[in-house]
Amino acid sequence: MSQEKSVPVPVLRRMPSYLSFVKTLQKQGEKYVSSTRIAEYMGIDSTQVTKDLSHTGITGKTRVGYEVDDFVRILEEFLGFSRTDSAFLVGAGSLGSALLQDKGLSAFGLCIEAAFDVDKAKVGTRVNDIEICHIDQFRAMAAERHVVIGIITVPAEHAQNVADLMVAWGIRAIWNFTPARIKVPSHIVVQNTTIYTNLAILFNKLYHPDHS
Amino acid sequence: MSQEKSVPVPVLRRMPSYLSFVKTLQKQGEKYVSSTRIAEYMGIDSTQVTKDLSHTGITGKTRVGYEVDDFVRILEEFLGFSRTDSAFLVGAGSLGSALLQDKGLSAFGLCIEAAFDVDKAKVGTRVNDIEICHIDQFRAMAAERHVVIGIITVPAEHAQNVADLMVAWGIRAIWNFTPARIKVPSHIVVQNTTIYTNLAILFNKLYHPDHS
DNA sequence: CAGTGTGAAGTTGTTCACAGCA
DNA sequence: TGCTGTGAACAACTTCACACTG
Repeated sequence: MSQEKSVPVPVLRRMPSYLSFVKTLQKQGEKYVSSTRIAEYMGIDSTQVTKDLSHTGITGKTRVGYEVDDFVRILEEFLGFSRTDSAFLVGAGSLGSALLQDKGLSAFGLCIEAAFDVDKAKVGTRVNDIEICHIDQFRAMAAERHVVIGIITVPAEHAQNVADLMVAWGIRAIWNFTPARIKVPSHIVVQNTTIYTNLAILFNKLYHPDHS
Repeated sequence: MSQEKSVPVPVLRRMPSYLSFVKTLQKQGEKYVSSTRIAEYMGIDSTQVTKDLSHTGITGKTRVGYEVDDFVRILEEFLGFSRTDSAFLVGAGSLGSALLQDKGLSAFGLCIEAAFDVDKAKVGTRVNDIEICHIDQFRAMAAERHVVIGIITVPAEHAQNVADLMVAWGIRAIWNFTPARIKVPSHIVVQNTTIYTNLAILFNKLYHPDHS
């Protein structure tokens, strides 16, 4: 059942939490984990967990569950966290700096090689040992390094310009943290991530509660 | 059609982008926007846009579209961005600091009143004019201010402790930025936001492309 | 016509029911 | 009995089709 057809996005959204949970069990020295237990932790149905896991090809022992070490290894592999991809980040503002400082990203297979900004005051400084360069250097630096992912953390109104620059150089995927939607050729992978959407969902649950 | 029943989450995810787009049109002085145009910008079906908007109760003129000013006002109201809620943030690490520095949050109706941390070195300092206090002060400060939302940006292994503290005080909603799932009473609203899930989705699109 | 608005059809994702196993 | 794994029933979301309007 190793995945051939595309994995539903809702499934991919849940998997990192499964992994996070099982990793804590691993640290506590546990050997096995059942879908029932993961489901309880997540507050969802246990069959959903097994269905989700079937996409990864992991196979569990009946009556005991999944082996914790296998689980971690297979999920990290499946989610792409075990390989390491290089990335460039454009926009070293507060969010950009936070990403540069975040130790977690490298653990999840993303290595930010360099950052770019237009602000001359920032150029030349380092954040978490990552050099901040002027945006004009982007093309030259991109050409000499093997980088597949571009991260956009500039203000929304400049997102398209930055995206165009990345596409022109030949990046394969863009992680866009602005609320603006960018237009790129169809072979480029785009992932939009905006925390404000989560704020909207939170407000909705808080102020328009459904009758359940 | 002003909304009575619960709004689907996928709809809420799209709306902030609609709003962002129409606001840029507003700045450019445009008077009307059609669902077709929004759909084109988003890369989705135009009927989906009109269906989504029907939840808000906004009404458009046939043949011309929606009035831009109305659109912005109604969507901000609907998404809860026009009112302002107070929040406390716990965990002034890199992500926490980025949120404290983010000017966008106040524009979207969230005012972070104070931040908390265990690190004595940070206590007493200010980020973006927001005071960082020791976590032991949380109860006392929470009691004297009217705060409904708690933001968790601590390492995953402490998320549950912080959540318990917030619940004990009487917070109504928790915005959890850790990959850990927290257990809280059912009347508490929880919104989980982890950027790593987006990374997993991006990797999947990049390395397990579907056949479309 | 180019647009809104909506019920019906189609698709996708979730939950149920049960077979199989140790 | 407690758990995996899967086909079938169900619910949620999206797309289609079309009535309507200036």
